[in-house]
Amino acid sequence: MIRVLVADDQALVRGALAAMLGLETDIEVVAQVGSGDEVVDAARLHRADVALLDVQMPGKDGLTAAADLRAAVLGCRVIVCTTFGRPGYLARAMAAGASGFVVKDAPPEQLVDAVRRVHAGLRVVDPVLAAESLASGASPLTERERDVLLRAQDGGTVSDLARALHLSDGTVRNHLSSAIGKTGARTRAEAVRLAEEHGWL
Amino acid sequence: MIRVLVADDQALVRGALAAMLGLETDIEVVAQVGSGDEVVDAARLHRADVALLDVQMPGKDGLTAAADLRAAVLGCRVIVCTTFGRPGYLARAMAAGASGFVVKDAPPEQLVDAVRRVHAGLRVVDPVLAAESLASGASPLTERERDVLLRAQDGGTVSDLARALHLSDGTVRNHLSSAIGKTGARTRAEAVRLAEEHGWL
DNA sequence: TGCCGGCCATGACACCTGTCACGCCGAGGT
DNA sequence: ACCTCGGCGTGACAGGTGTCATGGCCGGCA
Repeated sequence: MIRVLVADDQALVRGALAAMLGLETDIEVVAQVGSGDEVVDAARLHRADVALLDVQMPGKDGLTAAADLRAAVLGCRVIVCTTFGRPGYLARAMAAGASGFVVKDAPPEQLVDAVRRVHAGLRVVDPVLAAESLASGASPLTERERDVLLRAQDGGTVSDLARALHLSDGTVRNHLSSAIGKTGARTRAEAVRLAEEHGWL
Repeated sequence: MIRVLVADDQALVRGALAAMLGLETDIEVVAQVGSGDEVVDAARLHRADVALLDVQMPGKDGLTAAADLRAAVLGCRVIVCTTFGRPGYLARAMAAGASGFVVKDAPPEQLVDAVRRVHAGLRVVDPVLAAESLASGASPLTERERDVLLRAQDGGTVSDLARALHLSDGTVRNHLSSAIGKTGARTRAEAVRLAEEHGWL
């Protein structure tokens, strides 16, 4: 029996995924959690073989939870399962030590298949996404540019961002300008959108 | 047996939901579709009693699909199931003739419960969300203001929006200004965000 | 009929933004 | 020691943006 941990913030899909996996004769869902902070404890407590982690979760991020899990619980493999096939997500998931990456658009059989393969020690990655990830490349943004874009997401003015980040207005505008240039955007809002789509935030 | 149709664009959660509902002895999933355009045909073909519709789907919107379904297939009740508990979604879903509204944060039992209740002719609505919906009220935006905000989502300049909507630059700015005022925002981007969160787009 | 509200447009004004040039500092690499 | 790169800051400038007043057009409503 493959012991699986399911982590997803939406209770409904979490339960549904668990129900679907539970239908397989060789798979047993031993734990379900709704936040990234509970992942490590639950995995250790229930001795999970495979952890299925969503990216967007309250508390700890799914990607950082993956890294923590790899460090804390040896022998527990990780599949990152996300709504958005952002190239950057894949890269960060692999860097965090994940063994698999599944998009929620994928057919259901692909997930159970991924669970089995990952449990067998293989890596499972959507080839289309892998190509995109390589094409898109790593994030060109510096840490500060990323911070500024993150803050800019909710639509405040430059002064708002400057106050929030304890920076000068001019500095913020410089970072924004450089981020706009690097993303190939023509507006701050467009830069935010593009960076988000690439998974650079 | 309650004959259920499941419509969701993400194949994985669609399959998972179907698997979960299929576990119930009195529920049978007779059809699964991944776009709003297939809903009406599938519901008629498989004589569904209850249709479970996601809001965001390719092709036809889940909410408009609900309206079409009510008009085309008598006796088929609708549950709208969405990731985001936007007040405006609830209002539009009810206006479209939906009998139930379930958020994906809700516990799994709530969904199967909703299916049974709706099939029995009852209405199922999250009370918290209903209160929010009443508090937030209907959209204060005019049709044009909504259009402009919709186009403004991808972060173009005023001139871009003007060209796309075949309007004058000044007119676009007027609509934006008025939308900013009505949403209580201080920036175009903030107005977009707020309107989105209220479900006014 | 008159009135009101939405839609479109113009023009003007103050302010915000995006860009550029320039400088200072500290960390890391050769 | 030198150079490079990222972070931080200033100042200035052109162009974009948000606001307001004003006006015309149309459809609905008392």
